[in-house]
Amino acid sequence: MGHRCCGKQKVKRGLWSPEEDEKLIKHITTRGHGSWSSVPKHAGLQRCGKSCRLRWINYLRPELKRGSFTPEEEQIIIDVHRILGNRWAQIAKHLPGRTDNEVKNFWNSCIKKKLMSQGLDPKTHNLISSHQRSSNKIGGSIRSQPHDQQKPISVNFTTVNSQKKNCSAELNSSSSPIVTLYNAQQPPMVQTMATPPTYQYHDDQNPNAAWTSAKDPTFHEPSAESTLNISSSSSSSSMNLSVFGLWDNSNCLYASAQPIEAPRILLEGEQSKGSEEVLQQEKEKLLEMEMFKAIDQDMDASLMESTSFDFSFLESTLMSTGVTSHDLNSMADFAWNY
DNA sequence: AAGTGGGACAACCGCTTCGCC
DNA sequence: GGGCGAAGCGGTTGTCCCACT
Repeated sequence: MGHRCCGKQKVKRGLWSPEEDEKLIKHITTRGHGSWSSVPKHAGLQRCGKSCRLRWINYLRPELKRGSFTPEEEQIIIDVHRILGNRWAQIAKHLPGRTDNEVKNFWNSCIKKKLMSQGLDPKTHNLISSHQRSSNKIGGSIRSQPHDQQKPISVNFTTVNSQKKNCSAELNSSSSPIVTLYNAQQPPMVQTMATPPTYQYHDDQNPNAAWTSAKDPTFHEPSAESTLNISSSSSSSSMNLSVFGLWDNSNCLYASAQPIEAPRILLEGEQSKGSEEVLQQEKEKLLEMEMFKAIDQDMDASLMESTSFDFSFLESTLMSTGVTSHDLNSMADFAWNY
């Protein structure tokens, strides 16, 4: 039987034997893989090159980390997945020693179920509607919300003011309680940070515990240094977002303080031409460039304190530079979805 | 002990992207 | 710019193992 990917006869399929692994390792460590299509021939394997590549990448590479995922890794996967969706290769880049296949399998077999058990849609990370919940088997600390679109925030309270290294997932087996937070103050539009948002929280491991209101523990008053500096006369109209605390509302995820190329603010006359498309592209660019850096870096508590995204200022600035309300919605979407 | 269902993980398939000519 | 092969990627399927009946 031939192999569809290469059309060659006598190509073995299925699980790899230890002998095959040994041949592949020996070949690649001594000669490198070069062109994968030539590897089977040179290594003396009856496999197609694609299969060899996959076996090496997913299983045989020496730098691979074996064993189960740590709570920290799990949290990273959840955080990045919220931003990027099912882009497993991108997610895996933030987990040294893990492969996209591994991340994907872990998501499908474990994290997905945990999120669903918390009443969260694993695709959107949003609260599953009551109708959807009723048709799924979901465990119990979900509370109906005043705004359907409100974004639920699952947070391990011990992580709120701590470094990333302490931000563990511990979705089901945590020694510290997981609480599910809901923004009780703002609809999911532009959220100005002039006043601290409040949340209602509930100890998921204590069904008898009352729902409690609290200010967002991640909130910081805007500082003078955190004002947004936009040169509206600049033809590139790029702005330095280094002062932004790009705020991930699950685990105090902040972007780095390094200067970055920010989304372009459209100037008058520009907005009619595919403005949403441009914004979307810039949004993706920004996320690719910076959001993931932030995940990989240890988060500096002092940085957290000095940064907060001043959306009211941004709003007024956008208005003054000719951005339409349509564009603003995009920015609001940007702010709340990431 | 045998059958079965489900979870975890490995591997495959097909499409897209990239690089070269 | 188009064609082609290689590599990359995400969805899906296959296989193994184990708990349960």
